[in-house]
Amino acid sequence: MTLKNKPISQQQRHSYHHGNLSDAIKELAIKLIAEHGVDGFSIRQAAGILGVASSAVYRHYQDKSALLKAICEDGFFRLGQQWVSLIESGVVSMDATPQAMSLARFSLGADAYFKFATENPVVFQLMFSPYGTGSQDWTLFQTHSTDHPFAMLCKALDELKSAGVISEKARENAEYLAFSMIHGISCLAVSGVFKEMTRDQLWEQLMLVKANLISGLSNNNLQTS
Amino acid sequence: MTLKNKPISQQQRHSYHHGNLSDAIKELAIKLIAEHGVDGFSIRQAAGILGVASSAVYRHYQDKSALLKAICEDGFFRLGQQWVSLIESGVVSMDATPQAMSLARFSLGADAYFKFATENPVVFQLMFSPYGTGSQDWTLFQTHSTDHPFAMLCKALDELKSAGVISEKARENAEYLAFSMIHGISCLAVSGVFKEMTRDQLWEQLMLVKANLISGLSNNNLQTS
DNA sequence: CATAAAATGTGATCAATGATCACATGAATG
DNA sequence: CATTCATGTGATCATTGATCACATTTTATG
Repeated sequence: MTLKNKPISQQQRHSYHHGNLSDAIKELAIKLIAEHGVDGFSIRQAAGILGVASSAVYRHYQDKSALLKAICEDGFFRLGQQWVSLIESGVVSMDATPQAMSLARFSLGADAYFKFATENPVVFQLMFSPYGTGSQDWTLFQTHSTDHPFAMLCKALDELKSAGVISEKARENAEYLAFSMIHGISCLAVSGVFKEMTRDQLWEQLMLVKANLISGLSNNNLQTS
Repeated sequence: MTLKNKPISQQQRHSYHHGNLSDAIKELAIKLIAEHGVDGFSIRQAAGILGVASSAVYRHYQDKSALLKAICEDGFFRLGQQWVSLIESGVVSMDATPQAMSLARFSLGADAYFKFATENPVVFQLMFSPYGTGSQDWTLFQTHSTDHPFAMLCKALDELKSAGVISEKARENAEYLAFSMIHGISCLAVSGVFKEMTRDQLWEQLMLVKANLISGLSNNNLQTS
């Protein structure tokens, strides 16, 4: 369904060369994993659907886990992109105070994280799952370009400090505090815990988390407030 | 290593009947998954190590995913147990105020959750991973007995409200707020993000989360404080 | 433009795996 | 002791991941 909208993979035309197998297989993998789980996903089956021999896939990815890893890398990249774009597109009123600005930017960043997770549940879960090696490859998260989400979170917290919303003391180690909260609510949203909730109720939970985080950071550490 | 301490599986003695294959395979699976990942875990290999035909495993578990699910169920059960036992063993000073008591009990519960995650990283990740069906089986978490962790969290929050630490308004929806924070920090601890930290630094992060959560819950909603 | 080189896809093939089956063995029960 | 049920065996099958020599297409080069 999602696949048909994006004409990256010309599934019908059947020449010897597929044309974009590298991307098409990633797209299809996400779709199939959503249906049958990671274990249920088979390279052979996916290749069959794309009308291609399974061995062709190995021209693009050394391994099944390499394919999954590539999907994760795409995920981190897109997450970073959306974080930036949401922040840049969202801050409109230039007459706002620095406090309000930094708060808004922080809030929008968290929104981007949450939005990505809920809109790409399979990829998000894959990004933070031990899919092949037995432990997450957090280097994907840590060592990415300066656009990687964690660096952005730190930057947003720095802005909050500069604007005087949170104290210097509160700023220390706040990145892990903030990250665990944003990541935690995103995890729950992606899982089935909130399945009874409407989309609005879901976002309200995120608002609660953000409010609680900021409230704790600013109050608990004796700042202007 | 962990296996040899628990003599549940008598690996050396080789009679026709293993004696405790059902438990032994679960134990071994956790060990092997830690080494080679979920994908790298094979029932045949595990059975071979236990000196048993692979088909014997299917007498106890219908499926590979059934085995993994059983491991998760054990995990939820043990997590609930440890939550209770840590709370019951930890509250010693009976002359404490109700406020202090409820805070301590909440804190100990969070500690139990965090402790379980860090001491059983493989199981914890499995518990919250799509291991077979493509989406987590949160029914394991929701519909368990009254001893299940989420119910305990709600109970701890109720106590905080009764003791006047948090307001009635703050109590609303606080379970998901609190859970996402405790779960979030546990996720990060289990993953590789904190790998540079010592054990003490790790627990300090948890303290920050707990303090921020309580601070936010009590301050942000105009209560006695 | 022709042709070499690089990229991409094919089909056959191998070992390993998940799963099932009829059958074997042991333990428990009466 | 005999029966019954739980548990383990070995053979077997389809599927999968992965590799290989070979085929085809695209791209670069003279």
